[in-house]
Amino acid sequence: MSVAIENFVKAIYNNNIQDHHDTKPGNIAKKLGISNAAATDMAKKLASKDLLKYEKYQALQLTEAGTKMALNVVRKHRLWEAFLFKLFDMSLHEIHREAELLEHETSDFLANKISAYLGNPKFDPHGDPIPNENGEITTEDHSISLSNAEEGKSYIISRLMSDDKEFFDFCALNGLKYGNAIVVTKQFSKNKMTQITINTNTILLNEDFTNIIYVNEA
Amino acid sequence: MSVAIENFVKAIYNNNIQDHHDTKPGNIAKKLGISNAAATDMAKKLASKDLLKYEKYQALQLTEAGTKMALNVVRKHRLWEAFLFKLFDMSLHEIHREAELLEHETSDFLANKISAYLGNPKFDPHGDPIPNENGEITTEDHSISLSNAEEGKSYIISRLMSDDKEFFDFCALNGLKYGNAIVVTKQFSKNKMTQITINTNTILLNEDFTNIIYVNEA
DNA sequence: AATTAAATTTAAGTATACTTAAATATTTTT
DNA sequence: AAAAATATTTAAGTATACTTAAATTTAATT
Repeated sequence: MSVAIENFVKAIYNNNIQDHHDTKPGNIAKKLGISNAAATDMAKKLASKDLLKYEKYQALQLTEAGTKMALNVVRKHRLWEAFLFKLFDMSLHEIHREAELLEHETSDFLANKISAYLGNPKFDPHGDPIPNENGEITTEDHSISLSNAEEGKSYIISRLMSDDKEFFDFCALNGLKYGNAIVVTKQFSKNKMTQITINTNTILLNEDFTNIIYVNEA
Repeated sequence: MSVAIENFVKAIYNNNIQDHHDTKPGNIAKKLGISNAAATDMAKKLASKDLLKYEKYQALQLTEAGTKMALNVVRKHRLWEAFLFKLFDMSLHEIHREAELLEHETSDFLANKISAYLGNPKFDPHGDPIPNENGEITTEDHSISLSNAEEGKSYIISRLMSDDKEFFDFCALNGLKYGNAIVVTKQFSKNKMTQITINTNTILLNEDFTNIIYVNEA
């Protein structure tokens, strides 16, 4: 299957499973930087290959085969991120950028070698779970977004769900890192802002950030 | 530049520099598994991009820009081979197969990381020189093919120039490995066969093999 | 040197993955 | 509920990288 197809099913997977958006061609088009028309065309094509269900004007839904393909690509992406992060001195943004390319040219054979070398890790450096060889995510995720965290409680950062350089730069600058401890000192629910404390520093985060930073209770 | 273009200039480079063949579209077509017509089309296209010189019915010649592109791809290929060989338990054939895909999706940035991690090696596991960041091969190569080796002399294997699984299987089985010592016990020049001794074993090699096994005097 | 064989080139056509522009349907707003 | 805004789809067209078949040129053989 082509890079275009792999990226298409991956985008649907991420949109559906991760972002819980409603997955119409337009959303995918925006994510992939292609026209809506191209996304509709591709959706029809993939429906004919039984990778997704397509009905005019309705949301796209991956079939079992489509989900499996998406998870296979996601697995390779996250394994590369974990591998590059461990071996080289690369930032979260850099590992994402490289993984985005390598994921499509990685055989299952090589992916398994990388996984074994790393001791079959369950999470990548963003805290995202790494599917196993069969495309299964066995780790249960009880983490919640910072926007839903409770005032006064302590948490451990479990996921940084983004691919934006500026966000990662901000995180690096402020010690927002997978595994680090924070305290939610105030929830400004009306303004959708969250105040947290990390290493004696107090930071006020807006909705854009609290929606993509996930945490577990400490 | 596309994968097709990168593979095209790489094929010319290997044919020209390594195999010393006369590089007409047909040779390249055979290497790449495409039709002669496709190779002619591509040659014209790359000429318009100043990557090579094309004149009807004449041999193709890479320009400086074309050579640089080829060496950049070759660098990434050989770095991946060295890297995968060192880190994972993979055969010469397997590292070649994976490098063939990864080479096109590897940024210069990542190539430099891999190179630095390995201590900027000068050779890959086949004994092929790894071009530096500027596309230069600075190591002088005085090695000769086994077909030109002298009877009675001792040699060290310096290059195994192939991408054929069967050849590598044969090499692995018989201890023919980069860096290993051999003795040329007999040259059957009429039949273009060479007899060598390696680890007390005596092997008779035909022309196909003696042309792609390179050695240095011990 | 003429004939034959082989390689190269041209021409016409295909699949993939896009594009823009126009038509149509859906959603949102009033 | 109608109008306006937004999204989706259809239609037509493009670039890339191929294909096969026929024409042409070069190289090899006799």
